[in-house]
Amino acid sequence: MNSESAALDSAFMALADPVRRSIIARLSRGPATVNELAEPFEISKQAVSKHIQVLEQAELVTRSRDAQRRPVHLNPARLEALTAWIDRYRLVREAQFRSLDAVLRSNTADSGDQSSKES
Amino acid sequence: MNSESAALDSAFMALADPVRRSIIARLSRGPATVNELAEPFEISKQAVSKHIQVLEQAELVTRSRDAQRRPVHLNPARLEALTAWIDRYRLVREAQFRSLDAVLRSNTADSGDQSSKES
DNA sequence: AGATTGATAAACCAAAAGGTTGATTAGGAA
DNA sequence: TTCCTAATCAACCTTTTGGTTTATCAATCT
Repeated sequence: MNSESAALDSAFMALADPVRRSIIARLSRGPATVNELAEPFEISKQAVSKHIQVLEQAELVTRSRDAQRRPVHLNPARLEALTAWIDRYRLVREAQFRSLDAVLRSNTADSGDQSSKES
Repeated sequence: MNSESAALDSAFMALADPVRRSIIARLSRGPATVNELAEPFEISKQAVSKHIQVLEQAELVTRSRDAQRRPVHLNPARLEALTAWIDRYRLVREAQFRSLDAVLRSNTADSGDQSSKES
């Protein structure tokens, strides 16, 4: 129960960084080594290594061994856990849309305010 | 291009906290005031107010006004943006699974590298 | 007006995140 | 052995996060 919360903590946190999301994007095209992953970025190789450790601790990636290299692989299962969390609220959101629709059809707005924003 | 990255930064970061995820869960059942949202937690009302500001800056929630109260509402659109990002890799992952299947059937120990794509 | 309620602002603090540089491990090749 | 390459570890620094407490704003009600 609470361990799932910690797993979501680390997974969402891991994705809250453009470098790490970019690493995920790269890995979706196949495994890569730390040096390969570090190449597009201006930060040091050590910094990228830390980012990979963050992703690994969140279990979004796994690692294997090939001589001195430690190739990084995407772990698809964890991404599913995130969509699963978000999907919990998808049905509820659709219900809210239906409620809003009902309100808009049956009633006029009360006070002047910025009721809805679109983006 | 980069503004979407910043939007994903703030949205993923906002969800990387159990209190804020719990607030999202609560709001999926309808709008609530800060006092109502703060009630289940042991932290101060000010701390919850800060959490809501984080969610608001990530545009995961919006606020309206009702006398002294400022009810918080869920903003479904932003959650969709997160699933959209994750879904980018769902198809790729399925392709990887198919590649793996092909490798297992042909039993050739070689890396199935894909052509390059950008995101 | 004054009091009350809901929510925020400001100042501050400890811990964590993200980065650096320098040293070190581990495996393979000369 | 010695050297080279891939990657990590360790120490350190700066900025951000998440929390507190005190004080303040804003709307409503006597």
